[in-house]
Amino acid sequence: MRRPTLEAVAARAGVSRATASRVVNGQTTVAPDIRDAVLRAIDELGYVPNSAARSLVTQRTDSIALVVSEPGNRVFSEDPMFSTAIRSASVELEAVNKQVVLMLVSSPKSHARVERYIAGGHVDGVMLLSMHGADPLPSALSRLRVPVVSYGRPAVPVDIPYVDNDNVGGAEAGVRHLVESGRRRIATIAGPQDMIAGQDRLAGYRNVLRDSDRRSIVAVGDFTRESGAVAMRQLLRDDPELDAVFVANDLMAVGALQSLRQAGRRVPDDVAVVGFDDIEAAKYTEPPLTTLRHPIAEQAAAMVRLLLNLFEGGPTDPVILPTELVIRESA
Amino acid sequence: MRRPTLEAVAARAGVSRATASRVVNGQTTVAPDIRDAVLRAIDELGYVPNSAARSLVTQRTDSIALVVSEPGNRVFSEDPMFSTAIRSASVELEAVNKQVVLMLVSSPKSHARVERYIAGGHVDGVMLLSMHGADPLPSALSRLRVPVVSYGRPAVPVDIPYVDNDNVGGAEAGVRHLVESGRRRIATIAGPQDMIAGQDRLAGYRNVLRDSDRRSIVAVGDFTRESGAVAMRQLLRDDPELDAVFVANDLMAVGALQSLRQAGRRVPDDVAVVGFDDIEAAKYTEPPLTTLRHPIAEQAAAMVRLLLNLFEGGPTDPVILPTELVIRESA
DNA sequence: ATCTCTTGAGAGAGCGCTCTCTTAGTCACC
DNA sequence: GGTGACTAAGAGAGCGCTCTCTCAAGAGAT
Repeated sequence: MRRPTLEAVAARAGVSRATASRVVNGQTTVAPDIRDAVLRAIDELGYVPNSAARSLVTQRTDSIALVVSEPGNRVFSEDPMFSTAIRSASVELEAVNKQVVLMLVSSPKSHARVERYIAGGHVDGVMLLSMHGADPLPSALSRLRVPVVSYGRPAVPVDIPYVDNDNVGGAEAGVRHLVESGRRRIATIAGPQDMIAGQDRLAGYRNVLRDSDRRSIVAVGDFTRESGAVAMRQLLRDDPELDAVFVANDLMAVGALQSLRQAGRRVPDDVAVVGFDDIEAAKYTEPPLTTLRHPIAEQAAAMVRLLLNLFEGGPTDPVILPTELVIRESA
Repeated sequence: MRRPTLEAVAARAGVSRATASRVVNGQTTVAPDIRDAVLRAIDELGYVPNSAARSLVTQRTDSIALVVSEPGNRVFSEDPMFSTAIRSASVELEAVNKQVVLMLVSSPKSHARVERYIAGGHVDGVMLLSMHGADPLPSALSRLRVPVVSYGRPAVPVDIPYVDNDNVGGAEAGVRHLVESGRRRIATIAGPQDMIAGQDRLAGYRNVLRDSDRRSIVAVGDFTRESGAVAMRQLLRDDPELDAVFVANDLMAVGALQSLRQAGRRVPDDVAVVGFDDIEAAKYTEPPLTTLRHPIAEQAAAMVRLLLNLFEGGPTDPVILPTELVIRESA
């Protein structure tokens, strides 16, 4: 007992397969009564078009790959940024009747797998999420002549449309806030320097310090809570007198707050802390975190729009979304 | 300039399409020299099999749908449980060369979409994640005669293999820990009662209280941080004398800790708090959270195995994984 | 030397659909 | 009434692949 085919529908409705196909695809050149007969047959048989057959001839799959180059170290599971972006992209694509195929890339082996999969024509386009600098995927995919867009500016200069937030401007605003509130020794916990977000946020920090004759005090983390805690301890050793720290993401800021607490420093009295991302958890830290909000869902939605533009020939210029300083209690 | 077909490979290697196909699919009945010639042709042309054509004839897609019935209210983005399960399932499936198609269900409209998609033969099987009691999907899918497994026991009695953790036993262990440490007035913040995890964890709480002549004090949340904060405030109003609270998940526990702090209660001195899930953030709360760990990744892996068994005729009995009490500082 | 058996390779049908081409039919207009 | 324009429906090719069936060639048995 297999699934009914278009042939069966046509037979039941007493028309040709071509006409049945026209009805299924919503063409208007079918007489109303015939149309109704076909629809009735579809309903009675519970017909659903076979997608493989359809894409074989149309050369489209209506599926989009969402490739997440995850940094491996549990960031994917912990950083709500990923799920928020995935969710938003998924909802946006759903609205235009496209399906999301999620691919997580971790090992070089899965790299090859992703490439093969995409080369195999499973998907009409690719959305790339958060790759590291050395990620070979952007160039590999653009070589395959598959439509590709990126969430975040690609690290290598490759001609892929992308959406990013204003990392530099956001970091500048955060550090400026610390300067303006009279902090003298402002350290930073930077993100991984093989990621654009890590680089740009550090650049923003440096820009402001340079203009305000303070010296920079830098520790580097990898965007995980744990690395934030470690980096904070190191900063306190390097400069026990520091009175502020700009942390490149909220997850690391949570770790930093814990280290500060353990070191007996009060926040914000002794040390002011500014994070980046404004994840939900930032409202629930002790004290609640001052941080930079950027619209993750909008960014994902803009990325989807970019991809659709790529299909339909619309504008594909890079999109940069603004950040906003959210002042809570930590600074 | 389209992608090379098997025909092209065969022509270049000077063999028939059938032989080329045999090589591509790793059949052994091909002479070594011919085999090499075909492989060379594949390499030179950059041939990748067209998946639509292949599944049209094989009736397989090697894709599995991961359907997440999300509760809508941002839980998906915030609760690391989802990402952890998704990630684990994805890795496990990758190992057996299957692809994950992620489908988020929120509106009733997307319900229909998911059903159509699955009925359309896009996937070979379905994994269901976290559905509410009223979720019509389990029965709808099992009616489609598509292999389905569930992450978490389905709320309706439907014959679907599933993997769950021992919610009742875990809750009992958590509450027993509070009883044994001498707490007298033990409240609970329960999860949504249309979810099995919510029901079972509340049942575990009640089981232990019943056996220890304490009365139960219940507030209900929806597994979000915010709802945990609200529920905690309500509990403090209902019974200002309470000295412990068992919270049905860590996210709500984080909210509860904040409310306790705002109400001037010390944890664990005045009020002991036990959570459930042992998410990464539980280590970083103030104070660190005592909670019940259950192996989310293993649960997802077990679900994948169950699905593969469904394909290959292996055992498909429900799997229940144990929980473990992790004692930190909050209780 | 003939026959059977095995092995390796080709021929070709067909998976379910779309879409172009063709044809039949209707209507309008001179 | 004949011609042309247009509409609605059918015929059939073909998307790229797998897989059964068939066949040729060589090995081994009689």
